Amino acid sequence: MNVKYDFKSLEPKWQKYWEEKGIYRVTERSDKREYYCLEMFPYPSGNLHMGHVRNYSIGDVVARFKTMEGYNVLHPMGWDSFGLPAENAAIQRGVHPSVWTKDNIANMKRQLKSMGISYDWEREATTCLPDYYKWTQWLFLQLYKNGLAYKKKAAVNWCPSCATVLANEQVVEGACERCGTTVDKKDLEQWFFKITDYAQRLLDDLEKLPGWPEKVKTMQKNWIGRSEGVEVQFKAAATGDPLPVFTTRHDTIFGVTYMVLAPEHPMVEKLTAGTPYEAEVKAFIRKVQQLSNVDRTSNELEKEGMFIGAYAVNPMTGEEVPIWITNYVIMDYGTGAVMGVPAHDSRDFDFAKKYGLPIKPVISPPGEKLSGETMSEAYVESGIMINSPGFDGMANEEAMTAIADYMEEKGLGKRVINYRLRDWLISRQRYWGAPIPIVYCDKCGIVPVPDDQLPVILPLDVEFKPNGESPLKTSPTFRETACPKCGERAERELDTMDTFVCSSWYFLRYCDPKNSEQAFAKEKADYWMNVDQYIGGVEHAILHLMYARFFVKVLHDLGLVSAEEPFENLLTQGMVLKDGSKMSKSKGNVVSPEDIINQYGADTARMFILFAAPPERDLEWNDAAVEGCYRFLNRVWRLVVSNLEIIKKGQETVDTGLFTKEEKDVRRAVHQGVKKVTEDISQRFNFNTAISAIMEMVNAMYDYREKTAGKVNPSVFREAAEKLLLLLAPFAPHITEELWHLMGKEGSIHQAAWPTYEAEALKQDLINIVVQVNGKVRDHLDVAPDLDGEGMKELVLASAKLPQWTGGKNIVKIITVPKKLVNIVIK
RNA sequence: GCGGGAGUGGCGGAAUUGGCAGACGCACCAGACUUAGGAUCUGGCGGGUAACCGUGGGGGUUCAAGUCCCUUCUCCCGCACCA
Repeated sequence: MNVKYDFKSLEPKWQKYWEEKGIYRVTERSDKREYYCLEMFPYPSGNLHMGHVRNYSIGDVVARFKTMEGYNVLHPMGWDSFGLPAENAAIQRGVHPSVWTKDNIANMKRQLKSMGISYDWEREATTCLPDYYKWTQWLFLQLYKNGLAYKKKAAVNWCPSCATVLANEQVVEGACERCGTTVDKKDLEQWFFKITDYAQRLLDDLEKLPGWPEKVKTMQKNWIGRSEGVEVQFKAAATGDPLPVFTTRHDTIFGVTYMVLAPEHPMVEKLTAGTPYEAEVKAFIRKVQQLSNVDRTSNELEKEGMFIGAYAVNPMTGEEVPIWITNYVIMDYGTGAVMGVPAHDSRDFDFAKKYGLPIKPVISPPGEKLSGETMSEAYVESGIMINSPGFDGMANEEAMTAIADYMEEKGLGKRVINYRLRDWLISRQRYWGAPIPIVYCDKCGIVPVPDDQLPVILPLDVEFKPNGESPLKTSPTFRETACPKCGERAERELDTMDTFVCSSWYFLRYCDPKNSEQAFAKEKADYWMNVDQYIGGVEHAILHLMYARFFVKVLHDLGLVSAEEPFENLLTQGMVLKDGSKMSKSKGNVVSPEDIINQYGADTARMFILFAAPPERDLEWNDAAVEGCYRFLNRVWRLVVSNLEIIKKGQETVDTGLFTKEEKDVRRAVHQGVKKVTEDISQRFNFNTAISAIMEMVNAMYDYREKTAGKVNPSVFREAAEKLLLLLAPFAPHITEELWHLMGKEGSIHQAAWPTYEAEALKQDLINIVVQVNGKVRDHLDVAPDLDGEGMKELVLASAKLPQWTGGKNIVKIITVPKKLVNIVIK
């Protein structure tokens, strides 16, 4: 028999078979343990790229492996299908976003299917379809009704190119995360989700996620940015107006020599109105505000400021200090006011030096004396309190508590916790998103759309013009509506939701995707959640992963789901590189998955991408190595196909009685392989070493065939071939299915049980140990596997080779490690 | 500046608990089969003639170090006036 490995015909054949038999469809069932394997759903840009191939190949191995292990595995896929690119396509090519998106989904779905991934397509979720966004809107209303969604006017990040606002998280180094355009500030009425209410829980519960990479948890911790301090009640000297400052270094309160306000601070205007400083202060504020956000937050920026002619009273000392405004204090953190302690803060030090403000040390390094005149940098370490009446001589850490206690007692300040995390701005002035289900009525004000009027359908009769205006404003049918409360003429909210809202709950919809009565049934969500394994790019470490955590906590609090965290284990995959850098059109180094699948087949593509590097690490694309994986699959093919008759002759069970040495060797390799592959997949997700173990198995089988001149033991060979195909099945699902059936097996290999190994088959008659002299390898010995240390020592001392090893020198001692080595220490 | 990760053959990578460094694959070299080979098979493949030397550099602990400790360099990623 000499059939060629024809992936071109057999891959589609089995894909069709799987689909027809529905072998990847799952339902809740009590007789099996559940496992939820999830890969981040893609934005339907039109074509799969290698990053997707990697993501979904990893997920498919996990899903198939867990299925074979006997779990009831949920493995769904869907589309994060709202977003700006669809609108840009509409402007550039005159295609409606809905058409463009639908076509892209169709194409990418076809590509995904050609990869042979084990998705339950019956559970497909598409965020831009009304049956999905109806529930996104419903969830918005749940937040609204519980005080977690609110509207406020705020200085928000505005991307002039995308013509929309952005969440803080979407601004990277002062530029739009998507298009790189410098972001402006704009005062707008916008919708926010109160994620800050959950700041502490989002922080605390990171502890409950041991299955997440430290790196991601650290990034979230930093983003939440908890800091403990004291809000100290300074007052304006002239008017008595309160000027609270937030500080984490209240131990330095006696070292305050000035106060700084953010230029936007509301007190600035009040304190300067009608004074000789007014005009100059206004000019300064204008200058600062003209700076783009990038410049304003840049480290390079020279600290600049000016005295505003007013003074503040330090509540601890009664002392009056000058009030300045500066470009290095920002309004939206703390109170927008900072106490200046140049002796112990490097920023304040620079500022004081530049403007000749006094420097007063209040913490002294042990055994040293600081003087404001001679200091060349701020002293930020710990030390002993000085110049701080009532607290002198204390360690500054001790004074932290003492001063905070004192201030609380005297009503001069109170302990507060500040977070860097801001509320999540979810309004987008764009068309292609889920409409915010709110109506504005002149009489009734802000009115939520009642549940029975959901979904608020995104209208199709809109115009796309390259002027940045939201096309939704042009819909003749959308804007005007009747107030749900009073029935009078009212207007709909024209903003749509940030797409991150849609992706914050899609994993719940997968649990119950066709439900038309609810977003999802609680029992179903509770059956599947949490996601046991979540896989995706590290670029979502903050945005998506934090929003999804927030959503699940809110839904938990509303009693809609039991889970408190969405993702039990998180795997962040590395990037796919070509010639050392990320694949991109502009660099012209893109390798198309479709081309690779056409040339080598999906199995080869999957094998390569899993073999070339461990999943978390970046992966360098290498055409020659792809060829190598293709050769390997051909080798597997020939090994099975050319021995089909023998394999079929073999018995279901092997007679473990009397094996030849060759039979023992090949069985050991096979069972060893089962052990290694099982461990590599389940304990470490090291698919690269799992595949190399399978390669070693194949090499051992070829070796066996050669050593026996083709006269192999049919039962042994059959056992080996079966285990080989079962181990390979999660990686290369098509070729293994074909060979499985050629071997005469009934049913899909993907519904077969994961292979087991026999401890007995792993045993060796003799094992090879190393003889070292002073740690250097000198010889090898074959010994019985159960030889203990004492026995090894005797063996070495009795050996005729001993003088050769030691060169006649004195033996100081002999170290033995059973099954491993003997080390003779000589002098 | 702060936080995290990584440096191993020509290349991707292995070494899981301190125990033979370089598994597996790619590339390369030689041979076999062949009209032919970009197919397949066999063998070789860190450096050095060798003793030996080799996991970014230097030091240390240990019978034994890629692995532990100290120190230093380089690269990548994230955060960055957060008071």
